[in-house]
Amino acid sequence: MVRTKAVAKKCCNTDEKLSLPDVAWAEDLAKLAWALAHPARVRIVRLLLSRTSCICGEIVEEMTLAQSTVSQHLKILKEAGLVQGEIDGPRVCYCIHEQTMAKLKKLVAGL
Amino acid sequence: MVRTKAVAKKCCNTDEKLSLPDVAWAEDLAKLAWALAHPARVRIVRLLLSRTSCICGEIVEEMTLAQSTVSQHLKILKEAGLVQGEIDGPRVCYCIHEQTMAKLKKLVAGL
DNA sequence: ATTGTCTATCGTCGATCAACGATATGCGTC
DNA sequence: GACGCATATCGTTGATCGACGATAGACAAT
Repeated sequence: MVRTKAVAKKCCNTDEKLSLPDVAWAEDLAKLAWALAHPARVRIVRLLLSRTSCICGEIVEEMTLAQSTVSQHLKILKEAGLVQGEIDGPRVCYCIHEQTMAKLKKLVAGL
Repeated sequence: MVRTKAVAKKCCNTDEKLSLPDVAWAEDLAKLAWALAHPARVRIVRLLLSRTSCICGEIVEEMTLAQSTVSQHLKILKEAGLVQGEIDGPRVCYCIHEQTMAKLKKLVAGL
């Protein structure tokens, strides 16, 4: 539709080079984005943020998923560093790792 | 280590309820996060952002991936709405879909 | 119309995800 | 020490990803 003929216009200008250092940058962001790349995990994060403090197997009740599945998602979030688990007797309290959250926001904002 | 005994303290307070409407919210963010959940895609997005305008098969050269693989990643980014492709004669110029980028930033910032 | 170029799609393969039930582990209580 | 509860891990299954080469499709030029 928007056919442009002859002139190459502004398209595909090679005046800028991709800086290789942001390969690491890309991996950092990808890792964090990956943690949020599932609705269940986003909901867990939001749930944790909505409460002032941590939470435990209550997450399981809020979700419509099996306990083992939720635990798996929590593990992924933990590995990404977005979430922290603190053992409190027989149960485990999770909370957001503020620093990593800040990093995520910074990375996205800096896109 | 950080053993806390008797008192349940602030942990697992049930005073707040998860609002169901943010199920949709979660899916929106998850979809966008998913698009960025791969280093190659992050790099593509950053590449597109670094240039004032769109780009074409140059992306393939910047990446160390096969053309078909890059095309696949571009398709994913397009489906997420993060990227737009405009046919320019024999080639295709890609550019960031600013609106979706803004939405992503807003969603993440609003976490 | 044929050719060459650029991009998208197809088909395949190995790896990983997401989900679950079943089981193991850790901890407090009796 | 045995039991009960909360959580993590294991093992399985089906679905999807990520990568590639090969091929098809669109377009400009000859």
